[in-house]
Amino acid sequence: MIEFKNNKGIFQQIADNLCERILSGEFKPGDKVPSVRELAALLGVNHNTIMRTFIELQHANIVENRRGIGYYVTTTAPEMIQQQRREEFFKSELPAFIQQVKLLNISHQDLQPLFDQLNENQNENK
Amino acid sequence: MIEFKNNKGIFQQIADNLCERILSGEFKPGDKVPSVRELAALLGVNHNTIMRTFIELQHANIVENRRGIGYYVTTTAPEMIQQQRREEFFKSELPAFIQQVKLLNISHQDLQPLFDQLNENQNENK
Amino acid sequence: MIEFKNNKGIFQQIADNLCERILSGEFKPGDKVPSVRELAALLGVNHNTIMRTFIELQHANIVENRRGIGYYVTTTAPEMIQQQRREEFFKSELPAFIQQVKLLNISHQDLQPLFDQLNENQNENK
Amino acid sequence: MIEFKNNKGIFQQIADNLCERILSGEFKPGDKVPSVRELAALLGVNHNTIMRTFIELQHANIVENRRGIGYYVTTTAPEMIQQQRREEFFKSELPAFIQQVKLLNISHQDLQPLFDQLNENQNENK
DNA sequence: GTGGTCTAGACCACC
DNA sequence: GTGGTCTAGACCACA
Repeated sequence: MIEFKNNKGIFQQIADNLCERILSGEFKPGDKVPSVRELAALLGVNHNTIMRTFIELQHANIVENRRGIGYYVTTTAPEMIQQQRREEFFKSELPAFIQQVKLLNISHQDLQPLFDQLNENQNENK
Repeated sequence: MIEFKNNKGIFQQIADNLCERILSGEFKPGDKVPSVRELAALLGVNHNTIMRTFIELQHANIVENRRGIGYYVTTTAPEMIQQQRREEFFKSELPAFIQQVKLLNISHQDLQPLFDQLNENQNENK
Repeated sequence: MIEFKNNKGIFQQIADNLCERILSGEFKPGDKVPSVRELAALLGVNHNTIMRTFIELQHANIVENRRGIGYYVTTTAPEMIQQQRREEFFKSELPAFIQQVKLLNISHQDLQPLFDQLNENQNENK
Repeated sequence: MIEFKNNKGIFQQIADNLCERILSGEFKPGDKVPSVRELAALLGVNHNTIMRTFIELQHANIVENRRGIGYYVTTTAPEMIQQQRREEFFKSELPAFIQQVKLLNISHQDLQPLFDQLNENQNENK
């Protein structure tokens, strides 16, 4: 069960939850996700809200629709989710972090653990 | 007026708000801050909650107490607030950021704007 | 069992008692101290009073918290207790002693046993 | 009105209170102090307790008895009180202070303010 | 009027 | 089960 918070749209929160479950492997590429009515009843929200969720996920190439049957996880869903999160990261988290670094006058040395992680990432990609 | 959110303690949010107002210059070092019961009434919370706020701020050397008179902003308050925020940054924000960098497999180049800011900080300190 | 006196807060007396028991070795660094509600029941005080005790001890780096598990004696607890007592000494006991010396017009020679002790302390540190 | 505490005898506390009032000038040398019955009624204690107080004060040459009339403050009372307090100081306060200095491993330099006071005392006596 | 402490009891989140 | 927070209300000391 999801507990809905105030600061984000409910449809967005449901989408995030589905993405989480896809990344965790609960729904694999090719799997059918629960139907609109099913989810609406389970979460106690209007079915239009679920539709909005699926439309967003479809735009992001995370689910695809088979007319009259239901929504299915795309084969590229995990990568698409990852990519979307990267976009979110560059659009909002990174600027916020930079803002903090600026305000607190953080120095190069202070971020050593961050650089260690970056180097690890780079080695993985080799 | 402060809108109390769910994720942080009310007493903490009030403390944060007071720190903000000290940094903004609304309360200057040496100023008396509103009395415990005054704040409690104004914010519609229990006086014990305000006490908890002041105990925390006192431990952080941001306010000091004159018994029977009230709480006063310390001369070092702005620096102490800055210092506390740095601690918070290294204890919580930085690790969360590193976690994201790891999960999203962010590379060195992706963080160019961050490095630009770091270099600016360094130049200011010269 | 602690007998609560009038001049100090109960929460402070409980804190002092715990420090005593840490110094005596009853609670060693890394040990778990009794839970908030256990202590409250044992001492017949409200659990909020024990919480206040632990908040103070935590600020003094004498215990640390593991959420949902309990409070644990820090590895540095004995030194922190010693250090805190020194602070207390300089803040309150020494001024009171000086006040007495002044009122009673005590002379240099009268304090010979004190100087002997000071010299012993100095030799230990060599 | 005196509030009786638990750790000292009541007669002692009454004696301390009378000494305080003599030092403060409320009762001057040669003055008559309130009668046994009067004090007993005022303080709500047994007159034997007051008698015990006066016997102690008489032993200390702070009051003297004129048979059938009452107790009077001696001409030397202030000095005697001062002297008694010095005795108390050397018997109990100084040893306790030395004990603390030992436990906390206080150094010579730490007590600078004390030495300053001692030098002041010495100059007054010149 | 100021702060300070304590209680009783509720409700939450985490494990 | 653990800690953590908040409320309502009482009572105290100090000024």
